Amino acid sequence: MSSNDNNAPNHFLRQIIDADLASGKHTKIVTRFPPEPNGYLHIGHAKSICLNFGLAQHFQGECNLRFDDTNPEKESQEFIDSIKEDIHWLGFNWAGEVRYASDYFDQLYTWAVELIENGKAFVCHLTPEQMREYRGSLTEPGKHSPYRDRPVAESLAEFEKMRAGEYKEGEAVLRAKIDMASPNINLRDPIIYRVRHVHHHQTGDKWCIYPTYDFTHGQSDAIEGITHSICTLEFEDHRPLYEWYLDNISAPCKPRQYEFARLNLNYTVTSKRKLKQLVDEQHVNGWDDPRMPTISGLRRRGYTAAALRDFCERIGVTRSDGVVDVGTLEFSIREDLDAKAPRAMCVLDPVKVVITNFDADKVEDVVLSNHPKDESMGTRVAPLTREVYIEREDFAEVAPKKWKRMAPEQYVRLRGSYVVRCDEVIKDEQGNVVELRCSYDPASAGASTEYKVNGVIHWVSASKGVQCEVRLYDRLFTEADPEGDKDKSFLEVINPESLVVTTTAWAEPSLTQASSEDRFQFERLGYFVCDRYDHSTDKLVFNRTVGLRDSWAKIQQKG
RNA sequence: AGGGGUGUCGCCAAGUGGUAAGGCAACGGGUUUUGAUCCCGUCAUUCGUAGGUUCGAGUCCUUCCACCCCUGCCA
Repeated sequence: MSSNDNNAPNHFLRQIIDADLASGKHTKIVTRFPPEPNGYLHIGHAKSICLNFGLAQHFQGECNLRFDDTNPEKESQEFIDSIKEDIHWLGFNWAGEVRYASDYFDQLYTWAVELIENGKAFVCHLTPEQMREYRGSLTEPGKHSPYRDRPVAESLAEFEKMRAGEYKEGEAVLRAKIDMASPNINLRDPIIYRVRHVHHHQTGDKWCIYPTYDFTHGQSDAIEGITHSICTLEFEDHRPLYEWYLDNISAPCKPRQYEFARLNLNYTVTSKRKLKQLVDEQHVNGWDDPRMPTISGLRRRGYTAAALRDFCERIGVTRSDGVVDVGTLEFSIREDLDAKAPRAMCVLDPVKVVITNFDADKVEDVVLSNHPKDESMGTRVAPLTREVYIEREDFAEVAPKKWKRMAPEQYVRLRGSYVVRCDEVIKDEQGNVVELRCSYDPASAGASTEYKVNGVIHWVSASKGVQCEVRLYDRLFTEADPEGDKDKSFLEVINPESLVVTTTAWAEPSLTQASSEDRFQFERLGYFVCDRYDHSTDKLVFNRTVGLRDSWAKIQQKG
């Protein structure tokens, strides 16, 4: 799967596991990927998936998929299904059945009772506002809840009442008795269970109290025998609590938590809240909109799983925050597609070319190789006819310096075919070029010429080609850091041209054979994929994954 | 003096006391019937800062600075 696994850098987690295996602390490692099913997976999750599943693969261990489903009102089956699909699509398989933290609710309840019985937890009736006041601040210690020293039997009874549904939400919580003066706020008598009168997507109406993340995660890891529990940096302050719970209940084993820096990508947002907002407010067309950094969005955009895995390997795993340039992601997909995508020709903004010395009813089969370096990808036929379309921007009435395309009286080669010369430019009343009249050199096919040929341009037969829809995607935001301006919402820097659709593009006829999710390089333009849902033989729909590197654009910029 | 982290090229990132890997980007040049790909070359006398230890410091000690995370009955 990750074929270049051996080239992967030996980051700190690999070193830790190496040492744990060498010392005999573990004989086999078990990791887990623990998403909450409250949204779609994004590129940041891909990093975590590649890390957790990749580590398991590398060390011949196992990786579980466990849904962290302790907050049912925000979660749903739709998200569970999409997450499972995305992980498989990325190329990974979890060990055994899918797990749910909710599978462990009975055990968690028992452990909560155990804590109460040992005088280490109590039921508290402070209101949320009071709770905040009692918690203190970053610089001041908190103070004890008046319920903190109630008798064990009383807390036991109250906890049972919570479970039985005798309290409304907010009226009672179970709290651990740790240290209200701790500089680590997570240790100031944290909440273990809260009342939630909501239906749970897995457990139905069995429970009306739900454990918090902190009381669930470490214990779930222990139940599953996770050896290395890997999470992101913001959970570092939770590690003492993770360990406190494991130390104060009868846990079957004691997993260790390790943190790494989450992925940040410029020109994109990866907060679930913001992605949800983009979807809910319809700034994009759903979670899998090709402009979304979700795994399903990237997939629909035309990214391959291999490219995503390669990207995750390239960026490394460390504990320092950083922002990765999207250019790195684009490099990964270009590299993969350059090798794998068959070439084809498509004209996005057509202008008609009439080859005046080419017979009107003649159709010449031009054989083109599907890949310039990989003969195994075979050849295809593109019909050449008297009238063809070329890209409007491949013609200039007045050729700028270094111009390598069509211009009056200049020679240019039609890719894979003849050299043509532009003899006449026909315009409408507004001065727009509507037709170019050219003549071709019958001796120029597959041969060099004695005269100077400007360059090579792509073309599509006007009579044999097919009209198609092309969706030109660009980055969703115009700012490298969409969240960087405190006075400006990220919504204000959405790129108005992040999606430009054309329905008047012309594709070479071989493209009618293409199926959903087939990828191509449209020569001289970029990489395109047949839309996963909207493409059909009757209506070709291509999404631009990424453009080709464009050195001409750079030359132009420099003037 | 609240606690916890992090600082190595424009961006990622190796480096684990012996004299700064690699990738992306950028910039030159070559090949090319894709201004693509590919190939060649250039790109940190210096590792946030200031001191100190040492024959020798990005690596050890101290100072200061910058940035990130933490006051949900979210995860």
